[in-house]
Amino acid sequence: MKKKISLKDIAQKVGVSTALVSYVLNNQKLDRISKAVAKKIRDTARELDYRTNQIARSLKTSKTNTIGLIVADISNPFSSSIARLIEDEADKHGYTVLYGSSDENAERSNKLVNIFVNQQVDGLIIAPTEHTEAQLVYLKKNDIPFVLIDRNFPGQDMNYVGIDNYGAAYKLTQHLIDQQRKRISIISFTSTLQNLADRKKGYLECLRANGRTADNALIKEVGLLFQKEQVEQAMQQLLNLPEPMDGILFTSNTISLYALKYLTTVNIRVPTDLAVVAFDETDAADMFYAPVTHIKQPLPQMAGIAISTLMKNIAGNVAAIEVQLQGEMIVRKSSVE
Amino acid sequence: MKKKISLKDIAQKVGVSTALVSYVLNNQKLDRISKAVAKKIRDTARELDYRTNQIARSLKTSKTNTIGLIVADISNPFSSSIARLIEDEADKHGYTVLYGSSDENAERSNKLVNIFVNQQVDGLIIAPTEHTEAQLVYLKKNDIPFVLIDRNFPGQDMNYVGIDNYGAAYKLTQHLIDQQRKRISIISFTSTLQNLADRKKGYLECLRANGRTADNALIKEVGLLFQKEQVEQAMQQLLNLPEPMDGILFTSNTISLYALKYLTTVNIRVPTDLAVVAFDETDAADMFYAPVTHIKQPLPQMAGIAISTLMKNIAGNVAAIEVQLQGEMIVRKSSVE
DNA sequence: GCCAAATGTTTAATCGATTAAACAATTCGT
DNA sequence: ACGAATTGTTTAATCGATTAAACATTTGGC
Repeated sequence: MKKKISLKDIAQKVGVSTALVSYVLNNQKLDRISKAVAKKIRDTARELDYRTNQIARSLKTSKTNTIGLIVADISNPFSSSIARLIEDEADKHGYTVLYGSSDENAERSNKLVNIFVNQQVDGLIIAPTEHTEAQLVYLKKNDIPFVLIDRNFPGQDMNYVGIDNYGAAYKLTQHLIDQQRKRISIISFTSTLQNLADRKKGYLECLRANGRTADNALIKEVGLLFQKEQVEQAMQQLLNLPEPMDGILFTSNTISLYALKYLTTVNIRVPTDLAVVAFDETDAADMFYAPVTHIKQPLPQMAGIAISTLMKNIAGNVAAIEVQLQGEMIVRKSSVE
Repeated sequence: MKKKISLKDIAQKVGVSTALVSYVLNNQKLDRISKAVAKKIRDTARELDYRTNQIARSLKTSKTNTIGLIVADISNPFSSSIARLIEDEADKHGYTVLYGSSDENAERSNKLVNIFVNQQVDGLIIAPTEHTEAQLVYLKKNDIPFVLIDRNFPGQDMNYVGIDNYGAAYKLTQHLIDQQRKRISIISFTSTLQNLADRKKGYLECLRANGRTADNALIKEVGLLFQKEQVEQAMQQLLNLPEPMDGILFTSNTISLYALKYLTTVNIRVPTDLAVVAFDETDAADMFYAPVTHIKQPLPQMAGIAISTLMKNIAGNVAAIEVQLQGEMIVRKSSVE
């Protein structure tokens, strides 16, 4: 490895102290420093191709200008879209992003949190998975700034930005009802995560508000892991019912994906036989022969709020905020005859 | 911010020097240290919830256990898939990944390289964009380990792992010919990047080898930026030809996506009217009513080789390697009647 | 009992940048 | 012309962990 240039090298070459070099290169005390020396320092720095050693600076200033981002799985389009937006927002503030995928696994999430904390990130943005409350409480207790996205733990007084999942599911369900669908099914997640549970709640509440009784045979749940197999099984069971559903709500982009793929293998026409609505916008659901009516989350806004909240928290302690944005329902062919 | 626990705090509490604490917590010289003291140090560390300050350690050891990853756009499924695999591989070696999207923009790429280098990453994995040769030469000159993925600059003696683009395009074209397609079109990139150019070359060479002459009207190019508009325009022009194509090769997942979307808006049936083949595996192309025949890149293998090569380079200087893997052609409905 | 080896722990320099405080050299006001 | 203010630069401590080398104490061999 080639020797790296330090302040000391510049100082020696110019014949001044490292302090002076530091001041000049950081544009500090410029009113006190002679123009000639300043120029010489700058020229020499350029000539030697000096690069600030951020590690050393971070050690001294205890600021790394780095944030940690934990998503469920960066290869999921929801995660990578929000990650990209967060990256751009962070960049505007001079921050670089460290990232990791938790795989919906509390242990792995914990490992990532530890790595990031030891790496001295200035703050974290986390899409939390189940059973990670303790980690978050730990962060809070240690005054490490963080913002939750997509999912949260209510009543814990933590920064959060996401959408109104209850309302979104309600809207989708109502839409199916408005389209004269009689037997409306749902595939949601078995999860202790409030936000995912809210999607089912919105569905149930909407049915009730429309004077319908929920039919348990039409309500399926899958785990966050092994979704493919479970979704296929759920679809199979639903379609084999004596009286199958004529409308269905998928509560995530992955559930949609696997379910739609399954639908292409059986003889069911969307929307004629089955009207489909779902959460999240994806190219795949868009490419389905009947593009899917869905809830579009305001990701750019979410990323913006997440980062600006984090920046405020890094700058100084402020009260936690919980932001719930509204998802927009995009109506497409999959639900309209 | 709550006060962080340092080695010094533990040393004071136990009543020993920081050196001893460091040795114990790093399991060094354990044959020389009394068991009793070691235990006390470990217990105290746990009690105080000590976390190594990686920044300080990195400064001393000049190792950050961090690698920088630059992709074109993390929200593109190709990028995020490989990113995820690289993350996992890096993790196996105890490395954390910093990342950034270059947006096919040399300036932005340069900025990212600078940030990462200043951040003292131990190495870089880069999917380079056009006009970034100088940056890479700079890295090489400064002995900063890096590995190129997906795209390279041949003859520069840089580490690279990607696929045989020429061969892959050749295979796809041959497949169309084997399917009795007479007028085979291509949409490729206008780019100085060798690897993208190779895709067009494979197509041309295959036509020639089959005794056909390339028809310039059937050959379209789009820029890496503003792909959507350009792809739509290209498709429009192709379909408006007096004698349109009956087979087409899309040289990337994004070209496919936009072109397929366009196809759903016009009255062209795949594969009957038009046989489609493409590069890269995506959920979207899979969800198309005629799932798309494509080249599947061995991403896990690529990620594995990229990381293991990088690790070797970080460990010590070794000769650069250029690896070209074979993509696998997955035949689907889009090209077979 | 005495020197050497083994055992246990500390000292102190170092990584590179930051920055308050000290120091030195001019200029200025009266 | 003398002390104060201004201008220009350096000193030195610090961030927290690492580690070679030094030091101190005990054990052991003969």
